Amino acid sequence: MSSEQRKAFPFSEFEPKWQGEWEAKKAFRTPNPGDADFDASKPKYFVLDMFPYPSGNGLHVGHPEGYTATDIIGRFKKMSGFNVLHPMGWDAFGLPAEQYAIKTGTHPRVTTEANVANFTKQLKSLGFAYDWDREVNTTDPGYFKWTQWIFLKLYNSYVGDDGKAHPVSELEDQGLSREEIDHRRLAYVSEAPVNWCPQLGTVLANEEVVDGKSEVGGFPVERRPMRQWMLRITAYAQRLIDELDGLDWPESIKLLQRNWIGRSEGAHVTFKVDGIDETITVFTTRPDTLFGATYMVLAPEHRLVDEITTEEQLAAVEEYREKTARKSDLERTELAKEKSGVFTGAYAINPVNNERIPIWIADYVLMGYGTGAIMAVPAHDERDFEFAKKFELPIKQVVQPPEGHDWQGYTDNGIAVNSGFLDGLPTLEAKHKIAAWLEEKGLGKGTTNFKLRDWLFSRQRYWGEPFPIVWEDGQHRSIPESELPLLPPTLEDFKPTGTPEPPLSKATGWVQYSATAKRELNTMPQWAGSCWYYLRYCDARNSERFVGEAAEKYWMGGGKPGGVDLYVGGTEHAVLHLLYARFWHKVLFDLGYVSTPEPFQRLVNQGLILGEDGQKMSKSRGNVVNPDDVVREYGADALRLYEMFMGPLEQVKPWSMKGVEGVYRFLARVWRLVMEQNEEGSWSVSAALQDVPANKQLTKALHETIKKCGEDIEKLSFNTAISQMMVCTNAFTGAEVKPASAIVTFLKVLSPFAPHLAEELNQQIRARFPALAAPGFLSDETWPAYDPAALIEDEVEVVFQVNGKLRDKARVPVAASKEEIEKIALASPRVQEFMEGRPVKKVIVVPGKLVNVVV
RNA sequence: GCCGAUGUGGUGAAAUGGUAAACACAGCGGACUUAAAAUCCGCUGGAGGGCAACCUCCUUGCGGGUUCGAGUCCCGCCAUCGGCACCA
Repeated sequence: MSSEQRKAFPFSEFEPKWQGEWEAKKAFRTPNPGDADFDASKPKYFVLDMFPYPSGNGLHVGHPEGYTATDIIGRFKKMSGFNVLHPMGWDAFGLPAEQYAIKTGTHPRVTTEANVANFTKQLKSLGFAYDWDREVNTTDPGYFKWTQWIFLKLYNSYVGDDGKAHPVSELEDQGLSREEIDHRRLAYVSEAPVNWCPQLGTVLANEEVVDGKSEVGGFPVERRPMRQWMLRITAYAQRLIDELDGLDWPESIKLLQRNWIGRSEGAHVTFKVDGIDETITVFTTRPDTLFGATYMVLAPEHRLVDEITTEEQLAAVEEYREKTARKSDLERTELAKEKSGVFTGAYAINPVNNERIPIWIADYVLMGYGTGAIMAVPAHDERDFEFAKKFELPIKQVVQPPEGHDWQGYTDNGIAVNSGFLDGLPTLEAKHKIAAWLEEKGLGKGTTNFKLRDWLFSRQRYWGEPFPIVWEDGQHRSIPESELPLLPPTLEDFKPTGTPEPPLSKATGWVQYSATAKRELNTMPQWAGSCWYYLRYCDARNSERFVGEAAEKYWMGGGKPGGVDLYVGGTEHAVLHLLYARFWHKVLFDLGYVSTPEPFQRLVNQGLILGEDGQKMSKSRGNVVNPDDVVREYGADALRLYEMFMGPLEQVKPWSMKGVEGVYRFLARVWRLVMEQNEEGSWSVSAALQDVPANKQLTKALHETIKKCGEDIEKLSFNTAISQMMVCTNAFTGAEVKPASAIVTFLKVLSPFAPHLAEELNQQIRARFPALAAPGFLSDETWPAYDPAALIEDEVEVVFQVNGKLRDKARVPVAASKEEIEKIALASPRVQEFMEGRPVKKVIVVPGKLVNVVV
């Protein structure tokens, strides 16, 4: 109790109280279309946070940053007459729980449940207005049933000539063979080389490999060919670029995605191999430089290497190929500074001039991009230039750069030279002409290439969604939807097998689907569950469908490309999660299951919160701030308010406990506007609080605050909204008599930010002035309207400048005309002094603002 | 190397092309108190001048430009952070 007395206001009593009230009365339950209390006349607002992975460490202060922002928006929109969908859930599959299981034998489900319970308790202690009835958990069979169901949709779909997903049954109707169909599925099996990490005992996606090491743990990663499930995201590459246009996302994030997808326009050109009946097709973005191709390079893995290598070069080529195959990605990039390669002994014929050019292999050409073969134009490509210098290959100029540039290694546009019929043409025209020429001769054609690769979708793990697939006679097939959800087997031993064989192989009974069929042993990656969770929120308890049609139409509709009105989360998901979710959404859209082409209309990335030392928070630095401690010391409202007051939401900013104290003091000042303490230390409604109208000055402060806070919340400029509330509070603090109804209005404005304090004070005021306070929750009140008339003053201060420098100010009537103001300004002794008798050249008058006299 | 973001007091920051530094933090001074904490009131970008109320000059990473007027717009640099990195 003694520590209670040190508190400036009794937040530790009323915060849990209001959390209990909200929960008991389901204050933030959001009815769905079809529910008895659903009001279809209201517009909808779907505000979403990136749901957390419930780790064993609990919340860190970064979580409540975005969550508070969305909570303020959600509460504000609710008060502004919207049906607000503001849910929370758990992205709970994933490696940490599994690794913990390996260490301790505790089942991941047990760990996950405990962590979810802890996170829930923590989030509830912050007073977020979630509709907990819509909570989702990716590891819940009722949820992943539908993740598996969506996988089956991908498995049973292909992309047609119209660029849209269609059921593969259409291909069956067209009489395509089983094999042909398998080649077109959006979920398909591939033998491609993958990133195998021996320590983790799993294959990783390219995105999970950083600098040749695993993102988790930093273990070395090798390349090895393995049978994997892939998702054909590349079929959507163009749409994933194009359909960014209609979204309200930061341009920098759109750019990040566009670059990741990496569209580039160019041409395929086919070269004959000299002496044998083979051709090699290359992809180039600079077909205009074809005359400058002095050699050709194949990726070491290119299938034609065996065919074309001459006897004399065989040994060298074999050695080089083995060396590259052994190299990890890390080594391959590390050695990138120094080019390497081997001559195959073969020559290709340049189709434009019939020149014989040597064919090399080199690991700077990647098998996974384009055709895995390039024509090398060393004069106008940096990499080819480097390679040619190292191996003393000829360098031939075919582009004339503008004055002042060396042609050697010049890669920009210029004028074609030494290029036969292209000579004299600027690069762009030369590209068109050569493309037409190639097409006419049947030697090539214009093509578009993407950097984006198909999505490696299988993992050799236990704690993930099992694939609803079985294998029989070397062929895969889906299990019937009626068998979903397919639960993972119960395992005692979670250790990786140490071979690429997934841990599910240990569940021998589970594996055996029938006498002749075995289950797929891979599981889905963590991304799977987060690809569609926002849809499940719309109708989280539906057991008939992944989301009910009416609910999806209402919450995801609204006439914009994206369904979620606001999505807040960290930049770390700028590419992968957002790209994957967009891809799945488009497939579901094409198949008619959702009503918008995009999932997220408006995206905002919150900035990282650093430690007090300005460094990234980490256990090893000892600068981690635990939100539970802040709540205990200063209360949930202070934490919420501080996180928003620190600075712009998008910005990276350091934590400051002093700053928390600052907003805490502000909240205490608000408390004392209403409450006073007697000598025993107990609080009661202050005698200064009276049922009187606010004077003109307070009314103005209040209405300015209503206006600015409303506008700032829409802009997510919470820091400036809070400073305006501070200004308003300071004005009220200075008043002898506190007008009760004005304070109630102020509390409504404060309530989205500091909901506990606002509700408590409203209740206290209601006890004294029943007619003035809100009868129920402030969150059920309407956001106050401001009176523009209250903002207008009779007089405004006008600044007088001479030659742009501030020289004097005066208060003038608002209604004063330009001429009147100018007259007052010119009459000012200070203005005259600085005019020094020089003649007036020009006078600029901005009514209500300033006068600038130019002499 | 390429792409993007950021750069304003001692600190976090604020400013539709129109009074730079609102609002806070820290600091200093005062009131209350036996005292301290808490609270309340005031001062607080830099340099110079004046007994004083005040006054002058300078100041938004650096250098140019547009404009009556630039933290804000344009051009060129520098620094920090983030992303990508042989993608032909």
